[in-house]
Amino acid sequence: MEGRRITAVEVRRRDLRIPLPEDFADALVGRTVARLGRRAKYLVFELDDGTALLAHLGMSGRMLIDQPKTGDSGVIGRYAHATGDGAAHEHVVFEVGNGTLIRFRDPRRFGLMALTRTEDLATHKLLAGLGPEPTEAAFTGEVLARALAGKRTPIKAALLDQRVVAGLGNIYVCESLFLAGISPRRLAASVQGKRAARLVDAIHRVLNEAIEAGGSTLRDHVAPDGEIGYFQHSFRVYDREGVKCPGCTCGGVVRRIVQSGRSTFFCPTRQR
DNA sequence: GTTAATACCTGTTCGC
DNA sequence: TGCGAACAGGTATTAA
Repeated sequence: MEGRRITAVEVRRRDLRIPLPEDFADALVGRTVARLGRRAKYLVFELDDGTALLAHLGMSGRMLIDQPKTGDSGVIGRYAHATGDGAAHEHVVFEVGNGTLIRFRDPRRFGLMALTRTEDLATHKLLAGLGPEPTEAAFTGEVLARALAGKRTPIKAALLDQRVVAGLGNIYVCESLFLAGISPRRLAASVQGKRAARLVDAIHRVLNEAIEAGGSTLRDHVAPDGEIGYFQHSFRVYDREGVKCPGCTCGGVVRRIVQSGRSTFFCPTRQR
């Protein structure tokens, strides 16, 4: 993607979670992608003129890369629509040279795209205030413990708060708390010291396993083109209500409760 | 200031 | 078979 020039942009609907501006396509066409990065759950495309494109996939969003056999450009109008039944939810299509298309597909439209300046990324309202990246070495037990100190909310809710740690979703929080043996109902402020270190280790392990497996795809997100992740086959507790505490001799059974309107799966015996 | 609840959206699943 | 309700997710907004 880096080094690719954006030769065309087709906006099919602007009313994503944040409406796309009128000049969205004009701001991108002709620009070259200087750097492709990520911050929390956002993809960050830095362009050669100082423009930055932020993209969030929400829960059902995907970026599909489509490399047609023909090598010509100007292909969007000719066959970008002829790509199966998921195309109805392709809200933005980018052409990046040689006829390669990048399709932003998001059936539930929880995703978003936004334009800003590269020098303003750190202070952009979507990125400012985000907590540390859980995959980076700087994310230690001490750092997490400090972020949780004084928080009078369940640890489950605290980990979903992107200001505490950036990039964890409901599934990975459930899995991490299970591995760490920490109850999702425990007061966040009480996760300190060795307990916080154990939780950081668990988060690292869960994320690494998920990345190696190619990510997760929920049962109701499976797309007809078959490009799905496989981490869901490795869920220990998520969506496993009623099964015996996995890989454990505690004798407990996975339970489902609702916290902050979200499902939490955990073993009440193992997780304290 | 902090925490909790709600709205947004739509495909899938479940129960009647 | 067909219908409606419930559910799933992340985050901004509103309420407490």
